[in-house]
Amino acid sequence: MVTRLGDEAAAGRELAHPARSEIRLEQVLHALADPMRLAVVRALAAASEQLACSAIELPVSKSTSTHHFRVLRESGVIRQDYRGTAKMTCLRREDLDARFPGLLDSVLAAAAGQENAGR
Amino acid sequence: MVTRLGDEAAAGRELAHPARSEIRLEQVLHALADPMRLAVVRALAAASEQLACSAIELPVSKSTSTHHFRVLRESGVIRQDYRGTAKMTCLRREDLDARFPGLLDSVLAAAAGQENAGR
DNA sequence: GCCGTAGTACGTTGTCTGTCAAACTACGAT
DNA sequence: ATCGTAGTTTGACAGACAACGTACTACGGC
Repeated sequence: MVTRLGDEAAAGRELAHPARSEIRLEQVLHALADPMRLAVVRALAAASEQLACSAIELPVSKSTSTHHFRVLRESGVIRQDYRGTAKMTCLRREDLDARFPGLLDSVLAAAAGQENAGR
Repeated sequence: MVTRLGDEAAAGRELAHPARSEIRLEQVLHALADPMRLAVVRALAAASEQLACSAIELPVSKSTSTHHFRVLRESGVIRQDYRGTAKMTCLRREDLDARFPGLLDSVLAAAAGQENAGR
């Protein structure tokens, strides 16, 4: 059957992101509460660059990865856009810092501290 | 049938709390991600005193309240102990600040900001 | 001793979440 | 045009979660 394209593609498949003022604290906390997603956020924070999805090794299947990236995007934690065949991902640092000052940094520090200090 | 008591009561029913070093970031974030529990934490932070469970009005049944308080306690966010017929509850500020510096404050500030600023 | 109040435990129900496999779409290179 | 690579979509499934009602336990006062 036909390509079923044309919905909103045309210029290259835009992805929906919440506006800065639409970001909800509960959703951000929920997004960060999953170990897999927290690992993604830590990797993005460490890189401070745009990364392809595939650049972040997750021990799960592709479809599960897609799911986690979607949760992060819809909660406003990351931004994604297509760049050719790859999908580039970056943290929405500015937006998060503006809306919830200090939150992201303290979570990242906490994650790092917890891992190093161990028990 | 018999009282079935005596397990660990005797001195007045102690409750299990995780040690400071046992507190896990993911569990804390998960505990705070629920609107009901976040409201409890905000109330406790505002009071900066011990409160009885019943002093925090939640629009849910008693058993659901018990559930939320247990999640908060088992994740290390609050401390509870019996005082006669009431169960007193307080935030574990020191422990949280020591383990995850700045986290609690930024979450509380974010919650307050989100509520005031609205959309 | 008996009752009321405060909270717990248990069993249930409906929803959400994390995971996967398999089939599919889109883009770039050959 | 064909192929491989990157990621999506769908459907399924098990486990977790929030909420409830009811029955229960514990403590303090009458």
